[in-house]
Amino acid sequence: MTIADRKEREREERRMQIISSAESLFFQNGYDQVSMDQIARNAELSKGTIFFYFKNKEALYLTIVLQGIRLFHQLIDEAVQECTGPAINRLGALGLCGIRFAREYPGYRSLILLFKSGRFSFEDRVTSDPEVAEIVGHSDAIIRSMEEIVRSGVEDGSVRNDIDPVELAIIIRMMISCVMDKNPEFLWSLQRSAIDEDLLISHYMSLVETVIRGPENSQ
Amino acid sequence: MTIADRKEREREERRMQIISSAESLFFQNGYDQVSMDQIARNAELSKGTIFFYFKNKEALYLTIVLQGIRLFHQLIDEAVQECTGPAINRLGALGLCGIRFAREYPGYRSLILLFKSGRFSFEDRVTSDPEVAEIVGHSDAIIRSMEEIVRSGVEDGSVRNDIDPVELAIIIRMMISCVMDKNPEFLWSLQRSAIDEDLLISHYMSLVETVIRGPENSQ
Amino acid sequence: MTIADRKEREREERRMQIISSAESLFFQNGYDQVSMDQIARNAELSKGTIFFYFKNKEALYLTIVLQGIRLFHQLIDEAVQECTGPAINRLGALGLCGIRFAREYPGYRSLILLFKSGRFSFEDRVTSDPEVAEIVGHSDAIIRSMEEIVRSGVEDGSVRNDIDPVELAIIIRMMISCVMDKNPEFLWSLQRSAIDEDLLISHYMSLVETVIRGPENSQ
Amino acid sequence: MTIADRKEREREERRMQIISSAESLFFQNGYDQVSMDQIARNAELSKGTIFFYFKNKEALYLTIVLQGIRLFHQLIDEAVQECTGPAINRLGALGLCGIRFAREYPGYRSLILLFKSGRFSFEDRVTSDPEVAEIVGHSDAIIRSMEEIVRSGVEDGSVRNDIDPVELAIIIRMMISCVMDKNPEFLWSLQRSAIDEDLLISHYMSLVETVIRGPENSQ
DNA sequence: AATGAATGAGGTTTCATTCAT
DNA sequence: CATGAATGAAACCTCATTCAT
Repeated sequence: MTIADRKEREREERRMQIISSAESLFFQNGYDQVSMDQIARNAELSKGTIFFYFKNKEALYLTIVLQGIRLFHQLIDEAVQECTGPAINRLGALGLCGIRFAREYPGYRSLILLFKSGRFSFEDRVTSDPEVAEIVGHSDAIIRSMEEIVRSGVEDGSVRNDIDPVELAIIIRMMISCVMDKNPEFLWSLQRSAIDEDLLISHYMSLVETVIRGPENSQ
Repeated sequence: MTIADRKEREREERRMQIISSAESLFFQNGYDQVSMDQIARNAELSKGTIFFYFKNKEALYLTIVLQGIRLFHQLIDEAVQECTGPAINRLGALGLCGIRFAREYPGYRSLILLFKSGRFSFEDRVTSDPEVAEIVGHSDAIIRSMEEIVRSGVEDGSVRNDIDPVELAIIIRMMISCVMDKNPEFLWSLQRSAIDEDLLISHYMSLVETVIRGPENSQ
Repeated sequence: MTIADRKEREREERRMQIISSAESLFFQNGYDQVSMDQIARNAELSKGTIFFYFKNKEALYLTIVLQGIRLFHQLIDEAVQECTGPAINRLGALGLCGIRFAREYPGYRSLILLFKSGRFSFEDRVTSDPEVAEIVGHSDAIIRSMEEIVRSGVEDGSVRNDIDPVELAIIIRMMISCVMDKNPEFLWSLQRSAIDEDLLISHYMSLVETVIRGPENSQ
Repeated sequence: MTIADRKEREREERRMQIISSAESLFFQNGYDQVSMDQIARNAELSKGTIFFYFKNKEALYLTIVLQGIRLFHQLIDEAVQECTGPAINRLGALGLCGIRFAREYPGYRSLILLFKSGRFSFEDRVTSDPEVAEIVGHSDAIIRSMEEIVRSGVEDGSVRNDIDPVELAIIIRMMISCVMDKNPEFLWSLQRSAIDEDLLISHYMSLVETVIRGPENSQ
């Protein structure tokens, strides 16, 4: 089946070609500001071909978001698994991982936020569309994984036990997400005050750790 | 000059008619998903009239953002001024105010975020366009006001003094903004875990307070 | 009737205000590139007022063209009447007058050319619309006056008699009109060759004079 | 590659279809008075198709102007090259050629005049836009060619030598251009006087020839 | 007389999508 | 499979003109 194999391989290559072309454009200009024409030109393919591989602009977008969230999930899993010691260390690793992801892949971050913003109406398709389902699934898995870690943290004593683990997980995620979403205004503030971003983040994270440990464990 | 007055009033009414028409559409569908045609139809006016009152779709948008941020600033000022006791109380009031704003006016919140997202290029017009200038001005004023409160908190002992006030102000803003930005995913988590949003937020805020007080002042 | 007089005077002033406002804009940007809005703003009057005084943009335009051609005709008449000596002198004066008009009032010149270009369809209105009629009348009068001069030039021997006077008048008008219409390309040529415009024109006119005199009279 | 050839041919046909559709409309009503809608309808294509082939109304216009001036240049070159005898004959041929062009292609003539009128701002694009560059190039080439002919005419004695060749070239071009630009008024004069246009032009041209020859060579 | 708000047709342009080849 | 020409709806915006006051 060498011929079929090659065809298959070529097809996959075309797909990736399109995806990476769209990615770079979406990353730079944002979903709405990119036309299928630009994507086609950037991929050195015809517009028809784009529509052969992706039935929609939206489908292409979804594929990219899926790719992004897969990567995000994988990075988190790796970071968590590499972690030893008390559970709180894993929470720290997870947080850092999120922040690093947002910094290293700001494009993915934005597209994922767009997905969650309600700009499209994906709620109805969570069950019907497998791609949407997987995206939501990854998101879910990450949250559940956090809950799990919090629970074991409570057990090993590294995480406070005076707050419901599920609630605490949500709180932690919120505290981390705001570092990930630092907007232009935030960057302005830094510039104006001549504060180093990395230093600020590390201060921030240690404050979050204090919160996670709880009043008794602090110190 | 009753006649001129009435004209003036009518003109203002039309303006508001247009603005509120655009607002409701922007709030529901987002800036890019709303056309001037829809706005006109929704306002029961002709397209020409819309362009008579606002030279641009962008100008209309800016007016709404300005309205939103004016409201935000005013609410914050009121909340802060009504506050008595140590400075930290004012920070708490400010935080709650932000959260309430985001909950009560999610549409304004989104449009303001869009403004800050760099989707338009307003940087060049901060000085030339008075509307842009005012928007940025409000944002600035709020941040500086926070810094001020932090400083007086350090003085009256209600705020920790082991972190640079400016940095602490930024950190507080970050911690609050993530409550304001709670996205659909966040709401999902709550629903799934049957956690009460209000309760969560109040827990969250008290944790933030702990952070602000610092290790020595806690409890 | 002082009140009525004043009113009448004011009305006339308003008219002139509008006309001169429109003139300067038409002169600078061309008929199609100027909007009634601009004219109103430039005249410091409301758009409604403009339409009160002129039922149309076209009507306003016609009034200006009429003003221009009246001036042109008058200048020519004066120049011709001031002339003494043989008839050919009057032809020279007339030509110089046209060239001076085109140089001093290039705006009028352009608007008059637009009128003659067929951009509007005034042919049908030559009899019905008195303004159109007068414009065409002035044009006609100038031509006939040229024919008349040529005829008397033939009589006094200053103009060649081997060409039908009417034909010669047309020819002279053509030769002069091309100096009046000097287009950008022409100006480029001058610049490129560092030729003085005035000198060129005076050379040109003396050549035209040679033509008018005819082979026998040359010298 | 018959298939690719046919596609190419079809594409070219469509282009020509659009161009000729636009041409006839521009010729009849003038650039500003023609909408892309009309062009599309006239070409029996959708508006989108027009914009697929020409990114702009202006681009479409430029293409037509280019076509016109190419034709003009070519006709002139042919006429000049076919000419034998003294250089002045070539000037005559060139002049006749210009007059014939203006009579046979009055639409092109008008569009070219519009180009030179400064209605658009092409000065900035003379170097950057190849189409603008070529248009200007043809114009230039024609003028230089006239200068060249005048110079050789001076050498072979068929052209007067008492006027600077460059200046004389400009003068000749002016004298010819006014025959080309004969406006409605001119045509009226002819009609009124029952003068035959062709006869007039031939008289005119022989007068111009007299001018070119100079006082000594005349007759 | 003067105003200026309101209109709506019409302008150019963009773009996701389809489809014959 | 891949192409790219063709589409047409819809976007933003302009402008001459009208009309109630």
